[in-house]
Amino acid sequence: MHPYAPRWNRHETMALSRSRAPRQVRPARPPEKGITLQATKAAQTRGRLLDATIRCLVKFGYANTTTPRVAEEAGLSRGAMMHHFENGMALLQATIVELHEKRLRAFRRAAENPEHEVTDLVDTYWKQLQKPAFIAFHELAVAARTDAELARILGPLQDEFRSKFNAQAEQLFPEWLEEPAHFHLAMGLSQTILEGMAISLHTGGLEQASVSPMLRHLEVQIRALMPQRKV
Amino acid sequence: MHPYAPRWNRHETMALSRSRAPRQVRPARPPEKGITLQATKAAQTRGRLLDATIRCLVKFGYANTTTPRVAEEAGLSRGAMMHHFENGMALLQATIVELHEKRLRAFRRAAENPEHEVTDLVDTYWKQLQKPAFIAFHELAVAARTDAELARILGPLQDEFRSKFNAQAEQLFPEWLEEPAHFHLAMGLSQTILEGMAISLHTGGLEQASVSPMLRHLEVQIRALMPQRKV
DNA sequence: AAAAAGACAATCATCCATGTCTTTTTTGCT
DNA sequence: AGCAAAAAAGACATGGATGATTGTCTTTTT
Repeated sequence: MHPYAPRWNRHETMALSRSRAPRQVRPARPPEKGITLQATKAAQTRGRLLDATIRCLVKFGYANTTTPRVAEEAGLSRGAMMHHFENGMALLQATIVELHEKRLRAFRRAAENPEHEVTDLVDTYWKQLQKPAFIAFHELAVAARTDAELARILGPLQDEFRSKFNAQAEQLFPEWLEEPAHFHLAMGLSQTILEGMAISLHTGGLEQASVSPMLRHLEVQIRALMPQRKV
Repeated sequence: MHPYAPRWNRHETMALSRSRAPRQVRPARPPEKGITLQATKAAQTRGRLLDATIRCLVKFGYANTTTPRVAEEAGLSRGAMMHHFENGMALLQATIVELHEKRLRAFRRAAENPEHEVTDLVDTYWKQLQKPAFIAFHELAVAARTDAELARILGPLQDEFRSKFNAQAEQLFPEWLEEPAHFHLAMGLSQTILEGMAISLHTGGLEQASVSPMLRHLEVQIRALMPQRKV
C-alpha cells in the first residue's frame, strides 16, 4: 500500500478546461500549416515526453507514474511539460495513442517479412511482447479495469488492435477462412498464450525455463489448426 | 523507511500520568492464557478488515486501495483499523497471506473431488480464476513488479503456490512422472492459458465468446500430453 | 472494587501530486 | 538589433493519504 495514490485523472478534464475562455491558445496539435517551421522542435520535445512516460510506466508502474517523475525522466521542468500537455491526462492519452501505433507498426513490419512461416510470426510477436511497450500497455490495461476514464481511451484501441491482428493473419493465410472456427481459436490461443506468458514472466508467476517449450508447442498447435496443405 | 519499533516505552508520558511511573515492558505477545476470551471479537474485526481489503482491491484496484477506503468498506473508523494493524503495509501483508490461503484451500478442495477427470480439474481451476480472490491477487502481482516491498512478500507465496499446484497434479497422476517434460509443459500451459484468459477478460483484451473453445482445446491438449492409457 | 488491557474514535502534522498562475529564457522573424 | 511569441522554469494553493497521538468506553484480570 502506497503512501499516496496519485491519479491525475481525478477531475473531468473537459469540464475544467471548458470554463476558462482565454485558454484556447494551445492548438491540439502542432500547426502543420506552417511548413516545417523550426517550432517542430516542439514535436521533438513532445516525443521525449511520451518516451519518458512509457519509461516511467515500465519502471514505476502506472500508479507511480506521476507528472514530476515524467518531467524529470524527460529532463524537463514540470512547467515546460504542462506547456505541451495541459494536464496529466492529456499526456497519458497521447502516450496511449503512441503506444498503440508502436504496437501496430511493429506488428505490420513483422508481417511484411516474406517468410510466412508460423515459427517466424510467433517468434516475432513474442519478441514484441518482451519490449517495454507491452509492459507499459499492460500497466495501463490493468489500471483501466478500475478507471473509467482510462477505459474509455484504451478500450477502442484494444478492439482495433485485435481486429487488425486478425486481419493481418487473414491476409497472410487467406485459405484459413475456410475454417473460421479453427482460425479464431488459433488467434485466441496465440494471443492468450503469448501475452499470458509475457505477463506471468514479469509478475513472477512463470519460470523462464518454461517459455521455450511452450513457444514450440504453440507453433505445433497453430499448424495443426491451419488448413492442411493439399497434396 | 518503516522501522516499526514498539515505542510504547519510548515516550515520556504526558499529563495523564495518573498511575505509577515504572512502565513495565509489555510482553511481546499478549497473554493467551485464557483460551477463549471475549476478545476473539478482535479476530472477527480483523477478518472483516481483510475482506474489506480484498473487496477494495477488486473494486478500486491496488493504487486506489487506501486505508480510509478500506476502513469505510469495513464499517470501521480508520483509528480502529490502525489499532489492529499498525500501518497499511501490515494490513496488506495479512491480506496477502489470507488470499494465498484462500487460493490453496480452494485448490485442494477441487483435488479432493473423487473424479479426476481432466475436464473437471480445468473447469474447477477456471472457476477459481473467476472469483474475486484472483483479481485481487493479480492486482497485487502487477503492483509488485515495481514495488520491492510487495515483491518480497508476494514472491515466496507465488513460488509456493506453483509448487503446490504441481505437487497436487503429481499426486493425482503419478504415472505422469514418466514424462517430466510433458508434465511440466502441461502445467505451464494450463496456468498460462487459464490465467491469461482470466486476465484478458478483465482487461478487455479477450472476448467472452473465445473462452469456451479455448477451454475445450486446452483439455484436449492436456490429455494428449498425458501418458496414454496402455491398451 | 481497582487496575490493566483492549477496542474504537477523533484529530494532527506532514508529505506529495495536481492544476493554475507568474516569471524568465530562447527563438524566429521583420 | 529588437521584439513578440513559444518554450521552459518556478511558485502557489488545494486536497488526499499516511502515520502518530490522544481520549473514551468496554472488557477482562486480579
